[in-house]
Amino acid sequence: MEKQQQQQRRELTFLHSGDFLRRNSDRGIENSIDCDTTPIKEMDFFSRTKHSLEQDRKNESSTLLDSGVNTGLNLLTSSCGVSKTKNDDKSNSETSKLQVELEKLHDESRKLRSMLDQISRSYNELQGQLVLAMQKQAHGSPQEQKSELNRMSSSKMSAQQFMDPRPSGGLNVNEPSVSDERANELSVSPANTNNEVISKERDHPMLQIAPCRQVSNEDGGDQTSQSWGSPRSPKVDKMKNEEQGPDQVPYRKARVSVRARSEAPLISDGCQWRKYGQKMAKGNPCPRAYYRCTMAVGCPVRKQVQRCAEDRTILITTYEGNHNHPLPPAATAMANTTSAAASMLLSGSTTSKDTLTSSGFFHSMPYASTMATLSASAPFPTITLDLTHNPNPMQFLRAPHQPATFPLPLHGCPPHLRHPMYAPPKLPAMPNVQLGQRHASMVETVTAAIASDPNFTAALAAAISSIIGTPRTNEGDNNSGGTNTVAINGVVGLPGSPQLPQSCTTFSTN
DNA sequence: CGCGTTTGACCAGCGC
DNA sequence: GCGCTGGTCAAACGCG
Repeated sequence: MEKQQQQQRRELTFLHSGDFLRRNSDRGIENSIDCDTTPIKEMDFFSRTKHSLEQDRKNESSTLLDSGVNTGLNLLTSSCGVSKTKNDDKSNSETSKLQVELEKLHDESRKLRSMLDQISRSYNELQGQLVLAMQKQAHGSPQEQKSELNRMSSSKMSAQQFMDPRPSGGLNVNEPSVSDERANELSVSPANTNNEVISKERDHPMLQIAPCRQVSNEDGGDQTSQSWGSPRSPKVDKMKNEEQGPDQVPYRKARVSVRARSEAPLISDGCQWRKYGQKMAKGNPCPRAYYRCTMAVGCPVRKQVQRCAEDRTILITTYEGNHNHPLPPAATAMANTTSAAASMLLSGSTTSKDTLTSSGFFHSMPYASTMATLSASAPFPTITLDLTHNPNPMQFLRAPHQPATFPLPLHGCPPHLRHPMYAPPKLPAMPNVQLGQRHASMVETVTAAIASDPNFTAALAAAISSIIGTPRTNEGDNNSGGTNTVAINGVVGLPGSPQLPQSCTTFSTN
């Protein structure tokens, strides 16, 4: 356990240092010769591939050759009357077969390396475009900003596509009004040039973050199906999981939860909701209300609203599902932004929650404010955005151009939304915005914060990477039953995904 | 009268 | 198998 924590801290440090990209991209060129000098003992797949394969080949060859002097074998062959030369031929042919096989593996590892290199380059390009765009935005006219915003949102789309485990194109097919717009954006997106590469990468088993099945047809196409815990849904999900076959990761839904101080019984998030139930939840004197989106017939998005038991001024809103309809402007920004966070969570959700929630993982972080939590507790992984805490203001005093530390698309998300670093006087420190005040800018603020805080993204990335890098274990081994939460410094998400089966909507206050 | 809310019943999953 | 809990349904009700 302690060892695991140490390993995770190392990973975090490594990711945070920005070495991740550099090393991987360098490795593609230099064939990873410097592994001995590495201060951090991270797993170097390709390095191992090269060196170990050769080593393995030698070992195997020697083993095979040694097999020729295996006394037991010799005794047997002599006693059976089989000639030794025949046996040697056999082992020789086996050796050559193995060598051929090793050659193939070698080629494969080379291909993988080049693919990784390509991804790294694409990511770097994208990041460069982001920085440029943000700089332009900081100095540009409103119109320029707007066009930049469009451009950036298309970049973000690319990023989302990269993250989005579902087949590309699936999401908008049933949503003409939005898809057309997005298609246009994509067509002019500079980042779109990466899409082809990205989609190719996604096909690769190593790079497939979460090969979730495209279930969201039910969001757009089959609108009658229920999401999130409907009495029918478990069966449906189960059936679908069975259909996926053993290779496919079971589909899981992510939730995005928002904690905010509000006297109002409900936060208005730009969508229309209809209450369909209310229930007393265990351990909370306040009832939990259930709402579903009524902006479109059959929209599968639901939300739960409940007051915090400890502090009843805190309103907890939990979203799940994708809108299958265009969102009003007030709802789109946050929806897009948070879909990234939620999809990232989904991507990581395919692996053990134990890894995600290893205690103390993020506690080594020097920033204390808990702005967001990842909760992988069953049945759904949840990202919680806590807008009730004071953030550490130092978070926003760091250099804006810190190198990205992990090639995850969260970086690609919403820098167009007035990065705090570029417009400091206008913006509050962070989501410490009191509800009811300047809620129009809050969406932007939160969004910008998500994008701007490299520490948060690094932390989240590290969390996800640790999940992805860890084989799935039996769920509930270490954290059975409890709420497993990892504190992350920064903000993750708000509900929001017009595309992904996990979250939705924007967030503002009444 | 139409629409949204309320509320008790029902169902499924899960733990013991 | 039973009870608990979370989530949803749908009839009853209220309001404009």
